[in-house]
Amino acid sequence: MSVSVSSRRKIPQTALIRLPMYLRLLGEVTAQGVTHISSDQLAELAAVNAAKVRKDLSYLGSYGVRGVGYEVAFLSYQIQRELGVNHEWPIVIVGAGNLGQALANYGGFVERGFGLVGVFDTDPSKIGTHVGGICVQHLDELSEVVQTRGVSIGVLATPAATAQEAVNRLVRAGVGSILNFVPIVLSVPRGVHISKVDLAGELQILSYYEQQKVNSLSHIQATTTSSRAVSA
Amino acid sequence: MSVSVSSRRKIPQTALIRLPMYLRLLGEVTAQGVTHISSDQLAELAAVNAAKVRKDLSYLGSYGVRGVGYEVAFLSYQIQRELGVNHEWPIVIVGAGNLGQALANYGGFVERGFGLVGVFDTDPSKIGTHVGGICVQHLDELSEVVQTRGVSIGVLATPAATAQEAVNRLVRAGVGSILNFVPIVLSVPRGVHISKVDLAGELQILSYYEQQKVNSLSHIQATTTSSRAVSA
DNA sequence: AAGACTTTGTGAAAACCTGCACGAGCACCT
DNA sequence: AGGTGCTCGTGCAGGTTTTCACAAAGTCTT
Repeated sequence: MSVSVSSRRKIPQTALIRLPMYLRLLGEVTAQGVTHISSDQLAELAAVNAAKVRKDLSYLGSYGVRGVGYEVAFLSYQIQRELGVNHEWPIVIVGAGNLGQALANYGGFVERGFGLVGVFDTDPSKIGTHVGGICVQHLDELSEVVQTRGVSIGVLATPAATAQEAVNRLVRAGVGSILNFVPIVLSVPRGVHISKVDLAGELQILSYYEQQKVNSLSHIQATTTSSRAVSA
Repeated sequence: MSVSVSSRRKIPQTALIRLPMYLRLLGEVTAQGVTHISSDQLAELAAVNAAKVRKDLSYLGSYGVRGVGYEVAFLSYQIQRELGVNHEWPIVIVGAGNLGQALANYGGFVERGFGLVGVFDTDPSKIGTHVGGICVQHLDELSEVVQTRGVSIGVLATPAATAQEAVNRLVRAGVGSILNFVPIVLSVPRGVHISKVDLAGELQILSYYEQQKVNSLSHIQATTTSSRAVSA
């Protein structure tokens, strides 16, 4: 009774993150004519541990067959269903600057089932221009578009100064999940999900690793050329 | 002796990810004239637990003062030094399609210390065009630019089909860290760091949460309107 | 100078995630 | 049918991350 048709368990965040990758890989092997795949093979493609693959997939249910593996088409369908990507989701983009325009033109969204139904900005010089096949509208129109098109996912790509206000409008309009490209911490009511992508932050993390390499090199040099400074 | 000037401890991945955020917040409060900040205040701004903030910062060293908090300017400097962002890093972008162009034009990179010194593609119609103030060059020129400009960080934004080959070239040219926007699993030699950003994947994760909401609503409806179907 | 107050840094507990190892189930061969 | 071989699903151990809680160390007031 308590086990309904869908989502019998809560999927851990860490496993959830890997599902889109598995789904993409399954699509690839399908294109190559593969009909069945083992956790070992999928793990190899995903560059992760095979036990992890099995555990991740077990959160969806027992869809594998012992001694055989997983049927690619069936597993794909189950992941799609769990992710909710077995049907198209309309999305809106708020902010038609550099990043907003690029995202609007980015084919990867449509390709994976996210149809752009609106691009919004407050800058009069941007309104009326076309990006990604969509006419940029004033932010005041957001609420109507969200409601008539049934939008529940929004992409935020405004300047930092106006981001929180834009989020407030998205939430008020009825959007329940937001993909945030603006490097600030947003506040949203309970129940609204935010996924953050900090592009410069990612580079800063990489820069840490590069700096480490530089440091360890100079450290080796220091210890080999002037070992006299070493105490005890 | 083993404790050199920099990076006395290895910073855990999870803590590392939060450092760019702290750094940005510290910059913001500095602009507001704040000179000292407590872990409680920083935690509030970052929307995380205060103990986590203190532990994260403790990996850098003991830079706080009990009863007082952290000196913003000093802490900023220490985080910058640890991340290696106290000096500018030259970066290159491979792939001048939609996403590559957008990233080239994106001001957020320069703003945080990453100077674009090259954009590369193999498409003859793109070569010679200007994006982000840079003239697009043929991928064959990559190695020379990387070496003469001392580039160690590359951004990958090619089509999926050519991404692995582009990575091979980046690595051969001497790039040590790669920010990957292409939704495929790359293989790189040991020591090369890869950070992945899967834009459509992020939306798919959000779609999961939205689907959950839909499911739980229909579940409530199902259990209230047709409880006859319930067994036992 | 002493006591009250604040806030750090960190040990320890709790929560969470990963990877191993193996029982269980299925296919195929003889 | 029984044996062999493969692969899933998962209990468990080990590791990592988060959170709590508090001693230590500072400021401020009187």
